[in-house]
Amino acid sequence: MGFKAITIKDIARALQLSPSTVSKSLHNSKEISSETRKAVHEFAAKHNYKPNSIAQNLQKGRSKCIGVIVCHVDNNFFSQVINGIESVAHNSDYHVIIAQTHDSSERELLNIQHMASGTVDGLVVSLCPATKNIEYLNELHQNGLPVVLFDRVTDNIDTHRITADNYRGAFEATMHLVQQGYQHIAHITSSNSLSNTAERLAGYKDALYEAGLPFDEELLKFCETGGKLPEEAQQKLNELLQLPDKPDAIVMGSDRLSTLILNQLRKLDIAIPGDIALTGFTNATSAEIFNPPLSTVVQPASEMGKLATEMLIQLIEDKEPATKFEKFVLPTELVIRTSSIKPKLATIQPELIKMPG
Amino acid sequence: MGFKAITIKDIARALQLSPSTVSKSLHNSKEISSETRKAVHEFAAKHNYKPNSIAQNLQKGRSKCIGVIVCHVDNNFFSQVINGIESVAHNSDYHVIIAQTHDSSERELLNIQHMASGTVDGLVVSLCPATKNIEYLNELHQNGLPVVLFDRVTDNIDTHRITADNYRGAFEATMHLVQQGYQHIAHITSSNSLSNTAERLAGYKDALYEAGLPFDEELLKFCETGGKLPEEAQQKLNELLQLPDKPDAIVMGSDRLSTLILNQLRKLDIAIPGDIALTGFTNATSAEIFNPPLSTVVQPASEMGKLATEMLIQLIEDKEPATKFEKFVLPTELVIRTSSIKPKLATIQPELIKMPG
DNA sequence: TTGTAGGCGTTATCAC
DNA sequence: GTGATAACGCCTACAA
Repeated sequence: MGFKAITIKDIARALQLSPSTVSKSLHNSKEISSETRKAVHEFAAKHNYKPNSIAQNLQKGRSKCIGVIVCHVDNNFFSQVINGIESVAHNSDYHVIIAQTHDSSERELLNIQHMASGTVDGLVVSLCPATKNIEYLNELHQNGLPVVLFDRVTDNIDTHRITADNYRGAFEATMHLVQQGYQHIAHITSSNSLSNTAERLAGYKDALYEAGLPFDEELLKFCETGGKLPEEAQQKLNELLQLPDKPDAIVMGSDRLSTLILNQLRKLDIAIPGDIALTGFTNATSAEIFNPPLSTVVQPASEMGKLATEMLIQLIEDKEPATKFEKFVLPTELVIRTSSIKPKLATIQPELIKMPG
Repeated sequence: MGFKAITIKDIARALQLSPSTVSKSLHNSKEISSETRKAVHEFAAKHNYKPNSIAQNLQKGRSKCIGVIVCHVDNNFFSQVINGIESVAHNSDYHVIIAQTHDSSERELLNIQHMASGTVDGLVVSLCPATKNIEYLNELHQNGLPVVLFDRVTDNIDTHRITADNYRGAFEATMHLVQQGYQHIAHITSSNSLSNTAERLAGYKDALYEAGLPFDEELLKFCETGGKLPEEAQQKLNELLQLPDKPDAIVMGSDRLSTLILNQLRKLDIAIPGDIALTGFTNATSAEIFNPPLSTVVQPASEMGKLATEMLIQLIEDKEPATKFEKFVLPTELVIRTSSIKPKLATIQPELIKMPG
């Protein structure tokens, strides 16, 4: 192939001018006579001239491009975050370039290094669960590459962090179940190496504590693959169901697991919330039409993306390197639907209970 | 700010060599003595040298970057497509840069023009419904910018087109409802200016024809905003429900509308499939846990993204400009669940019917 | 084996 | 008012 766009030089040649005169004309420099300027603009418009942004970037030493690192894009939460990122970036005339890690630390490393090599002016990153050593990222950051972490963050890099209030989200979900009268509340969650998993777990534990309920290790299940392997989630659920003292409710700690477990419970013909009540931790927009409608902790995904991008652009465009970084914690929302409401009358089929609202 | 990465010049200076010697060493040119080569590699590794890709791109006249234009990323179908695009691109060492049009033709124009100005080597595009004049895209394409269209395509640009078999998908969904015994089947779909809307409509009509059922104009509803405005969909549904001869089934023609209408039917306490049967046209992975489990036409989203990207990269890397373009139509899959199954016994609550499988 | 020079497209500086 | 020059970082003839 070879897509050849028209350049300043072409215009210069055609109009018998020097490239610099053309450049200045295009930038409406008042050094240039209005006739020349007009001629240049007309010619440029006629031949649909567009400045080559690669050359501009090289010259300016920046790319007007933001890199986004996430595990997957086909996931409610992340695609909503990306939506937020894109909207803010677009308003500030930045491009968004996306790479998926597929939860592999190697791909994470590769993607970040590639992006850092001049491709982007800064990074918005949600870390892999598997990633142990993020020294390379830290080093890039220390060397001046603006980085903002979100969702899956770490304390090992001193930069802005944007997270949902995972603690509060899990706390409220658990407390809600307690208030509904559930006593034996399990927690199925993601890999315990994730920052947000730990926060959600703490919220769950503290709610139990505050309610005077014991924390039972057996009611806590980590899914290392976070739902990538459905069998893992199924097995953890089975372990819970085989306990002599089965749970009467489950607080989910991850997006993908929420739908997975709901599906599995239904396949096992376990009534929700009759046999087991459930709260999800998902941004699925269709939770309302699940069977049963799923109570869920919703993260302010789009806002997280927006804020992360605003902070990043600020870092990029600030003259002096930032030294003070902030930790933003955005409120989650507990949306209560049928799946977590205690049935008042045992004879009514749970599925037939009217939805609130 | 100012993130300064190490350059070839830095290495040259440090090692008392010329930049070209360093460059050749890094490329393992055998012109260079192995000692020098080794020294350069060591120094580069130690200081974490990465070639500046902007400079490389300028020099090579390409960007190793693919532009993707879609209306929204927070949408099952498109995020699955992007997943496919990203996987193929990554394997061929291309970046993916994404822009959303939000169904605005102006943003579409802006994004495409920006991307075409050296930022990307080629485009994967799903067009806006609103877009009337795509001459500018056609011109870019004529000038040699590789473009592959998918999902929402047009005949006005002679290039590769990747679509799902929209006709067959709608045909099968309609025929399935007919076979279940439904006689009065409505069709709620997107803007009729979309290519895939027309194809789905044709499939719906042909199935009716083949089944010997009349096509009733009143049972056909277009939602111009395609579900962006829920009120529009609600109103169209209401119009159907107020007909003297109400439909007993609805074939949905769009992703977002599928969940919207399902939700609305439930809010109106209309039993599915008891009062009205429903087939969706959605890639929602959670359709299985909807209430009721939603029968749906599923598009091979990821495959579409993969194929589009393979074709695009081929166009980009081919020496001579392509002249012969293909129209790929990938098969859809009709997944049958409760929402479209004719209840055998009128006394059984439709929600309690066992799912198949 | 190494170094020099020119160019990719743009822009900023300085000279005319 | 216009043009020449150098630079951004890299690559690659070609020269030494």
